Amino acid sequence: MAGELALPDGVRSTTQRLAVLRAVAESTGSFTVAELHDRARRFEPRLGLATTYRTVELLRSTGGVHPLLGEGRPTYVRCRPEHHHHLVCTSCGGVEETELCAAPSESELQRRHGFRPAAHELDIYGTCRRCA
Amino acid sequence: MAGELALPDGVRSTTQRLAVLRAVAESTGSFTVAELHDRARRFEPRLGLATTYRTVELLRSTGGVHPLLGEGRPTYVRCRPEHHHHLVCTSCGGVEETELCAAPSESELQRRHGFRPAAHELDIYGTCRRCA
DNA sequence: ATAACTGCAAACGGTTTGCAAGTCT
DNA sequence: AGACTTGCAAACCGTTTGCAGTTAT
Repeated sequence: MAGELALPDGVRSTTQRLAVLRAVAESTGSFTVAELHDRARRFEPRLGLATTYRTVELLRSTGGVHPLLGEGRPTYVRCRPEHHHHLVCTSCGGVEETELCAAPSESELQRRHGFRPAAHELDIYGTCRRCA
Repeated sequence: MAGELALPDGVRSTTQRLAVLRAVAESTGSFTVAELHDRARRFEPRLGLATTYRTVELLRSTGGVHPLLGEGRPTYVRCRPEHHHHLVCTSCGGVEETELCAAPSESELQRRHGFRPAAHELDIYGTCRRCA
């Protein structure tokens, strides 16, 4: 599968970045940068917070993580390269991915609004199976 | 039409809050709190920035404004109570509303994910008519 | 060898908060 | 009158940045 969670081309592979990568890879829900930093430190205790910020930005630029619309502090979720959307549980904070999608078609957006869509973001908020 | 842009019940109607309300009402696209503050000051020059923050939070709690997924600083858009989504122009920053929506059905989410949706958020990014 | 990367700590900037004064009901 | 609201300015806190030392290539 092309495009699995990885660093952008041309950047160096360091233990710090790999630690952040592992922490993202094992994440099951949404996380803040600080939380990610804490978890990544289990792999690389000397990891600095600034480096975590810098790495998150790297991953965001390649689509490896994705910012969520948050009430409070900015949160992220791991983001697989396939097209998908997020099911955000408002009870436990967990995030599932789903490939279900039915966004308005490009032709309809063109016809109705003269708008040419490039990307879209669908987050569904509700209650997950466990919290039901 | 019930639920036009308004303050929550029980809070006092002050010139400051009305000024912020007017600034939101006349907004045509996305805005940051600081921008909103500048515009609201045209109606109430003595308006403090902290009050603008407090009022935006009030409006957010009632759905009168809606935070957008931003790269940079947090931005908001005015949000009418009817169901709708946003067409965000990545060129000029303008935001249109659209009633076009085709989110996954509740039954399909239940069946496939055991997820009970309460709300969803669809923002479409692309190029608007004028910027095309 | 050398350009990229990191940790540290300071700087930054947006947001929140405490409080005394003012205002709506 | 009394509770709510405001402006101000300080405090707060998440994020960014400069820089000297370190590391991947």
